[in-house]
Amino acid sequence: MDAKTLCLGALAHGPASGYEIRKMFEEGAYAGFHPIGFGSIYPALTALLAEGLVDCHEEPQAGRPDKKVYRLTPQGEAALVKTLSSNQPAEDKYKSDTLFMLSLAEVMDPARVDRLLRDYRDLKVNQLNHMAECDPAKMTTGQRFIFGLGQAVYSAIATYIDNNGDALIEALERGDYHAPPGLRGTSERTTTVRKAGE
Amino acid sequence: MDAKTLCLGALAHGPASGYEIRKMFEEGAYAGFHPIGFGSIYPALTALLAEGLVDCHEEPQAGRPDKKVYRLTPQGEAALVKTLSSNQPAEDKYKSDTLFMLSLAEVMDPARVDRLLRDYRDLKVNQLNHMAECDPAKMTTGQRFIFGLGQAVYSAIATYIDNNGDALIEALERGDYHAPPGLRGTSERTTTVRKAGE
DNA sequence: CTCCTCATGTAATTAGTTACATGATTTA
DNA sequence: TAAATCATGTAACTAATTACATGAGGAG
Repeated sequence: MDAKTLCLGALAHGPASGYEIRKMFEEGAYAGFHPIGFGSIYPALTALLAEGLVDCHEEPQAGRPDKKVYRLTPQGEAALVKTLSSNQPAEDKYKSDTLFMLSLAEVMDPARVDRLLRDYRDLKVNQLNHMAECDPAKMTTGQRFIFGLGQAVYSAIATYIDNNGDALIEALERGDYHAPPGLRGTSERTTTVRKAGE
Repeated sequence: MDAKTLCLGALAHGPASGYEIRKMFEEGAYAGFHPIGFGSIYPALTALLAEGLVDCHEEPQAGRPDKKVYRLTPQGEAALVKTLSSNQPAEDKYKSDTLFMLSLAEVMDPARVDRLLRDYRDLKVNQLNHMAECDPAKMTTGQRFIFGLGQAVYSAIATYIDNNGDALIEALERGDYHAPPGLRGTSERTTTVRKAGE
């Protein structure tokens, strides 16, 4: 989904500045499931303005740049509705460095794996705590639905780590595991516990 | 995480061709949590070969290009171990067009939302069914751990939709919702049910 | 007879990220 | 006094995606 459509969608919830749109994607209604930065938002907003899909009025502010508040035009609304009604969504894309690293747990020091795992769990729990402070009554029906889905996913991850994390670390510490067959132990892995019987 | 490290990690599970590495990321051990295509893999493998982190032997094949089987060199193993041990992982990035669209459910026809929701659920259930056919005994300990985490996440999504999807569609059909305030009904939304009392 | 799998690779396009540039106010 | 928040925007760089180019064999 391109930055322009994302901005259009954000503006459907009311007029906003580029700065505010980014906050929505970072901690607000869209938190977590569609990252987008300034470098994408500002050019998108400029393009949208040139196409007449949004309008903009500047609010002068003391000591900082004018706040540019963008708002959907009727054409912008139509474009959003059309995109949502006819475009088939691309498949979800999930990128996780942590999970990739964890899948190679045997290659790392168990203490390192433990750290990675704890940090990952804490991140998800923090997200959950942050979400608990949001008031679903202030959301639209659609937002509330995906908000609940996000909570379900984060809880599932935290619970899974709580239930299975210790067993992973213990297996690693005991050296009781299948090592990846592509590694033949020729590198300087001074901290890696070897499998019993090697 | 760059394509080179991803390839190094894949090769830790044994020698493989570019084609096979892609399969691992698409349906194998790394399925779902780190998409990567040919356009990233082949150049990465070429660079890795030039750096001496992998070696390669060509297997001639009838009627198709020679299969180039890459394998980690001791330097490649060392590079992988170093990256995994010292690099701090980037935050997870999740991009979901479907979830973004669903958050604007009020802007769409309820039948369209229903379709989107069903397709999304089916995709996750299919993933789950596909995963059920994999044998965890053939995986390394790390792979098995993240495999289980993936299952937990997909189940959580499917269950959430099973439990809450119908209520969303019904609310939409009844017109019983908070519409996004940025939309003022000026576009040609012929199919959208209006909120009672408007 | 068409589509999918196998199999590699380059080139062009597109998009996203990061760094730079500026600067006042508030909070710790 | 350092860091975070508010506030915008451009330029450079990096990376990913898509299309192109080739082609046999097997399944439906």
